[in-house]
Amino acid sequence: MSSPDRPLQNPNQQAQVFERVRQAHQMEATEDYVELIDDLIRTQGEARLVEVAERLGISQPSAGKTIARLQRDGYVTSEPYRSIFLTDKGKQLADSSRARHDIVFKFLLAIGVSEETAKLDSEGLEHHVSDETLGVFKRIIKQQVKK
Amino acid sequence: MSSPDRPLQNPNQQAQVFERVRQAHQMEATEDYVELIDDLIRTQGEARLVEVAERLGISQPSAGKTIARLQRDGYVTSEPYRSIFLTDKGKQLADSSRARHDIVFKFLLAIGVSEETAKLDSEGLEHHVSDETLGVFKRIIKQQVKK
DNA sequence: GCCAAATCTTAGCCATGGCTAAGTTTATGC
DNA sequence: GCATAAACTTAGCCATGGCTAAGATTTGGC
Repeated sequence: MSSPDRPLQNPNQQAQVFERVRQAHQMEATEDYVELIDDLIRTQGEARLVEVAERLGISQPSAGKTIARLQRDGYVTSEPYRSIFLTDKGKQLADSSRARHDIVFKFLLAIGVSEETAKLDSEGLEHHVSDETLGVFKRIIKQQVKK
Repeated sequence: MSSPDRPLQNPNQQAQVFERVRQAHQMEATEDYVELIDDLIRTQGEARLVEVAERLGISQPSAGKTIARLQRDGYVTSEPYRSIFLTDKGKQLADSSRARHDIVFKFLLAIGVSEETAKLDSEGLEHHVSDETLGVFKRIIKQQVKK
């Protein structure tokens, strides 16, 4: 019933793999927030905390706490009771996150995943795709378009 | 310079996407641990805390704390100063995680990602791939083998 | 222009998952 | 079989990211 054995790799190598995943996790919330804030600014003219919280499906105080961290780390600016703005650093991250997200989403569609599932999965996957893999995704999207 | 606008989706829908990612995150550590513990038992006969910690690249107390949580939640058993065992529930999760991990890894290889990158990326991606997408991955692996 | 509603902040709680330092138990080597 | 080394636990720290309850500010309607 069990799968075939796989030999254990070098402990240090394996540790580096997990270390990389932990670092990706640290950036996840940041990327999700700036991407969402950017979307809101584009389509609604401004990003209000109430809207960020609603779209993330969390409470306003939770969203506010993370926004404070983003401000501390230089991704956004905002004054009390005002809307949220992206810094240059935040805008850059939003742009690259969005691009990455779009590629993953389109790739999933290209290989035959349904639109609904592609939307769900791309949100989780986008933070863990390396540049190399992203390049392969891009190539496959292009091939698909040609057909 | 900016990407094209994408229309905002329904707030509630979007919230559900993020909710799903948060739930996946909750399972990630659990899956990584049981998968690793299973690997250690298979190849070394037992899983010692010192080895789990080393391979995850974290301190022994940190690993120990999570093992305690896994025990509380019924995935593993272990007595003080003894090695770690999987419960049936833990073994089942390890098996399905391993299978999922293998499919993601082989899929990346099949589409042309390097072995090194496939190893890195599959560790981050495995927790966020839906059953539907996994099915598509499997199909593509099979097609590749045929060629 | 004032009152109510909406928005935002503050305070304080919890779980997870990292860490170090120090103590306990088990295993090992001589 | 005893001293030392290795493995493990305990205690206590921190950051993140959830929550609720309650207070402050801003906005909007009349």
